[in-house]
Amino acid sequence: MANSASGDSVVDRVVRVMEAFPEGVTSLQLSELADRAGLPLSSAHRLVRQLSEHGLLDLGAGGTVRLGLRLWELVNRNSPTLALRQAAMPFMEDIQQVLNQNVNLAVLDGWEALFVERLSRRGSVANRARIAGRMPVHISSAGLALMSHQPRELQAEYLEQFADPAGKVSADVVRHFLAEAAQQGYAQLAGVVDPDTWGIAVPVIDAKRRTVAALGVVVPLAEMRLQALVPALQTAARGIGRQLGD
Amino acid sequence: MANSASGDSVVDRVVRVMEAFPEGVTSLQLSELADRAGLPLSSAHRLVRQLSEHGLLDLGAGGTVRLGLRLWELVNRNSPTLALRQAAMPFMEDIQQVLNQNVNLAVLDGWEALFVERLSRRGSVANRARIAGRMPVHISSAGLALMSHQPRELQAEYLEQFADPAGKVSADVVRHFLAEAAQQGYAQLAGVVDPDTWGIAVPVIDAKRRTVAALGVVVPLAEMRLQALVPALQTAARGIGRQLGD
DNA sequence: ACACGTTCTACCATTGAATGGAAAACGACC
DNA sequence: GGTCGTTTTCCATTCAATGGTAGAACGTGT
Repeated sequence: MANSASGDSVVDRVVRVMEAFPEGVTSLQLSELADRAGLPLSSAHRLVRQLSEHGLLDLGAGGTVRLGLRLWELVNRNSPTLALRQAAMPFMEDIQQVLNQNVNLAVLDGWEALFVERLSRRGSVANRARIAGRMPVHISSAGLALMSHQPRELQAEYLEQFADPAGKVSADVVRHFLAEAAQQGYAQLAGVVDPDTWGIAVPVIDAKRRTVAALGVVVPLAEMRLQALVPALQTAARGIGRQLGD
Repeated sequence: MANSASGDSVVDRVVRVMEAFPEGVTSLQLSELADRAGLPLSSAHRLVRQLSEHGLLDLGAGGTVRLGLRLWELVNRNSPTLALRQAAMPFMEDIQQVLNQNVNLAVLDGWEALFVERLSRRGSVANRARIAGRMPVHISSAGLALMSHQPRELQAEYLEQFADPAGKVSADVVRHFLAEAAQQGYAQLAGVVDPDTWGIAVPVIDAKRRTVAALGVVVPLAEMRLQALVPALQTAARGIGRQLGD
């Protein structure tokens, strides 16, 4: 028994502690946290105390552990998507005003689209919950728009390892979707999340011609009018791209 | 030379690395990061690599370090202010619709108000930059609203240590402001950030009668109409508070 | 009020993981 | 192609991290 019987470094453990919170859960009991992180209670306790001394975690009375305000602050001030979101916001508002639909912005992370910003339809209550949500590439228009504009090798690698857990889609179908999206300049997908909605997304391409994001809308099936939506999205996406120097 | 010549723990160093990014800076050179974090280059390199393997940081080609998408995701999904922001959003939208002013939501952290959510005036471009911004208690209406409703001991402790770096405000003046805010149920402050604007904020009180946030607006001096603003804010703040169970 | 179960906190001898200087690779710019 | 400022790898040294154990603080039911 010495430094880590389990053979993991301190950094590993810090990460495991921070990742131990299930989605949407903001507060955890110390013992449960130790359990979830797979750490001995005393080790978890020590780590949590250290982290909370720096404000990355918040160790309340009675062993209640939360993420620290300081961590939230730090991440929101220096977020890797900060420039993207700032550049995109005005254009997303334009789309929202003109089309009055749910607008969202996603980036590619692994084989998933990660939603980094979102505006709701006017009138409907703003739903922040879905921000920081993920969708597999092959069942989101944003994911398809992003992947269809990635370098050949990455697409090949993606298709190589592709497997649909639900078993409803084959790699060939996805290949077809990607080819179509690449050729058309936009991706569309009907009723995957909600059977009554369409998703349409276009790539956002920065000054260095890299596809850094996807701008999309989700519209009720009844209001689907590609001719109106796609040009608006493409125009906005170009506007965003122009602002992105890197 | 062994574990930390400088006498700090691994956790200390991890925190220093994450905090090394200056406000608004999303990307840092490895050597500069090492410098800012006060770490030997090889140690910084090792830490950054370990953290980036877990996605908390992102170590790009050429030693470019950013915060990781995964960290952003994690914090946004499990943020300690998640429930607060979700509860507040609809009411903040109402305020925005009815008053058409900049609306903001802040919590108390140390002796500062930390802004956790914000909606801009309709028409003006959404300014996300100020989210995660801080203002000292004594020069923000939100800060005064928050502090004026804290327990006696905390207020005493605050006034005890109070010192205005700018030297323009004395502890007695702040005491007066706090008393006034406590009695009136709202705090107002003219032209501190911008000389032509007023800030007005009211406390948000949860089901357990704790003051957990401040809801405020920033209005141009010309449009200042307390009679209209305060009741609207108070109504919204009560609505938010009612949703907060903890 | 008491006893029990649960969860948090503190302690401390043991030891292997963390450390950082030095040198090798890299890349950019004259 | 040589020089300088990086990043990256290597590896012997050693002290910080570890976690079992014990006790304190809750909370809960009887």
